[in-house]
Amino acid sequence: MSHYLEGLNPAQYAAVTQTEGPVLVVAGPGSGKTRVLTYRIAHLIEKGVAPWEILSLTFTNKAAKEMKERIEKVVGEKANQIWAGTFHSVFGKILRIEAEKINYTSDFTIYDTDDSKSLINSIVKELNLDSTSYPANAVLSRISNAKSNIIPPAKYANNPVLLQEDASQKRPHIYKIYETYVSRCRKAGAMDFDDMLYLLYALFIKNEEVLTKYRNKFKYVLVDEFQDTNQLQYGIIKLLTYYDKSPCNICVVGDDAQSIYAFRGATIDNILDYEKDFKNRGIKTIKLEQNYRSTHHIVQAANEVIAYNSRQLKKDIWTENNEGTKIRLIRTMTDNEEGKRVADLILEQKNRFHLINREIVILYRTNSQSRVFEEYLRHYNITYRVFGGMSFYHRKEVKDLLAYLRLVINPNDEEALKRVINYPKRGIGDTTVEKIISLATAEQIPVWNGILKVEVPPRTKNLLVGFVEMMEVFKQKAKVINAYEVATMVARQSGLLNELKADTTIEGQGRLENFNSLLDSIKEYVENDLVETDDEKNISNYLQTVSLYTDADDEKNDTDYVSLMSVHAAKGLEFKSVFVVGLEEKLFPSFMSMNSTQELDEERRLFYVAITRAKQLLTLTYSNSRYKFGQLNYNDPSRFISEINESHLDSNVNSMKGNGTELVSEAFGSLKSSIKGNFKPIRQVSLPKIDISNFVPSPSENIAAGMKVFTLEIWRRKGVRDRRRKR
DNA sequence: GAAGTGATGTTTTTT
DNA sequence: ACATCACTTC
Repeated sequence: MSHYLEGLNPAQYAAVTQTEGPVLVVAGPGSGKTRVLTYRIAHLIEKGVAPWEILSLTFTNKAAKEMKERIEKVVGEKANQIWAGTFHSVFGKILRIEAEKINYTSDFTIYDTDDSKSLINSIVKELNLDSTSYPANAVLSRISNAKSNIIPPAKYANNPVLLQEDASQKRPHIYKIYETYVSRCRKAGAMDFDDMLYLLYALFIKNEEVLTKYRNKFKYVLVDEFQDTNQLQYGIIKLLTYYDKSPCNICVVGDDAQSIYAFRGATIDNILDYEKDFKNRGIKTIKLEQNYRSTHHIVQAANEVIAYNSRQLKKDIWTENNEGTKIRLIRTMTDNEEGKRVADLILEQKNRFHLINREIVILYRTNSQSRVFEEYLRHYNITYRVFGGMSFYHRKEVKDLLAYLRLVINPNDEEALKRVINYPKRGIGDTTVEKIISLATAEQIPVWNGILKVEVPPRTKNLLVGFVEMMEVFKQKAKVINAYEVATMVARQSGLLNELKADTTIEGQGRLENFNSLLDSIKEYVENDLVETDDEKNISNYLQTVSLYTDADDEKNDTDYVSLMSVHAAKGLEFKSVFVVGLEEKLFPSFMSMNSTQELDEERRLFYVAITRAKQLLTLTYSNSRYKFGQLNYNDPSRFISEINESHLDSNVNSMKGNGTELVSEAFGSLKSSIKGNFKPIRQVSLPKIDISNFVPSPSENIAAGMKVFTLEIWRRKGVRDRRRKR
């Protein structure tokens, strides 16, 4: 039976088979963590634990899906019955079941960040506060932090420390906004991301019966990426597993060195607390220290960098892998040139090392950096995919249709109403909408009912009646037809589709395409085998699922693309070749995080995560100058580069271009003084004359002596030359 | 109420 | 650079 136990090293074996009692697995990068987690679950099932008694929590849908697939390979179909998913999706599922116990319906809406911000803006306005001193971002992050630290509005309003902090930021009324925000969400039948954790926690505290039910249900609990959990998440986990006479079968896996969400309330204290909290239950700590992923140069560089951090669990990451190639350090004059160099290098690596696009990733600190790389990858006709940033589900055209659907099932959904009542334009203006919302808020009725109750001129009244009548048809139909049918009906009859079709600009066509692919994806959802019953195919269930989607979750297996993503998004992934770009002071580390050692340590951990994604090739780039807010800035190279021992670095190889053969030491010399005069950024616009992007490398074992091989040198000699043109 | 203009903030990271 | 938002004008 135990074939899956073979080939595990002693630490991994212990982590898989120590199924009883609390376990902490400290897992370094590339130490086979996912393997351990999946085998552990497989092992439990082999031992006779029912799959539905296992709760496995991860951070991303992608990780959850991957784990399920891997477990399925070992234990088969049963894997589908495991309660495995992200904190939000699993907790959302429980909240839907228990909804009426917290005065919600199981159809509750999930507000995304845009909805939350929009609501905050409305509230700031209603409270007659100055909108410039209360930016939605800042307010939301205060509210989010409060929730993550289990501080409800009433406590917030009485907390002198928080109030003092707000006062010193010249935002003394945040407590008031917080209070209003919470009551408005509740009234709208909506939860934001934090509520999905907070409300479950509150329910468990308040309702012992419910808590007991889930304590008994989940006999084995596993948590991945534990270093990124916040107080709330740990609180819920503890409620579920730590109680009188509980078996405490909980296993958390994490790496303090990879904690990168402190800004969001995650705290590595959770790992330390966990060891303390479960000490009297016989906690076992297992360290996975052997790295199977990366070459020696990369592992060593990572160790050297992270050593600069002060507070960390003691561990010693090592590898048996070979030395590998040195880490390549590339300096460019402009951010634009950085884009070109990286694209050039990608071409080179594809050819020289026979890499496919999927094995290559470009990692950056901020999503806005993706643009230049996209530009050059497009020039070279290299297929790429940008993760995060303006994700598919955040696009206006997508959100518009979803808002209609939300309003169809939840008449209280204020944010959805605001979005659709006058889009496409039907002559219902802001004043009218404001009247409706304030009426509904004052009288404590659903916004939907406010539409017909509000006092407006007859002309407006007619328009409102027209809107309500249209929506009523949708509502009635939604009860009998599936999500896809409703969506297509709404698309046509609301005028959304016509509005998009009327726009013949390039962007307009793109929007129409997005809109259609949303419809396609709803169709896919309805036709999916896992969604069987009619009930599951309805709009309400679709919306619950889609609200927690991010575009990293749309697996496009058939295409071979180079990935572009933020370092945060790369957590848990690995690639043969990794480019970490924009390694400059004030960018990475971010200027927002340079005020304290703690913040800098987090940036360093982020850098650690970035470089440990690489299996074989690691390229670091930085640029002397870069546009920020439309202004040209000069930054020094990131301190993190200098934290890597020079013996692992290679800045002297420039096979694509003859210029800039600088040594590392030189790179840290007088950078600024080397820039003189008024340099205009140069933009390369020419396309290579031979398209080698679709070049399919032959397996290297097929290459024999005497064969004629296609090399970059040949390609270049054929006369591909860059023409330079001023911007 | 719509459309156009100018000012202002925004860019850290995500479920 | 870009988007959003407040303000003006029609």
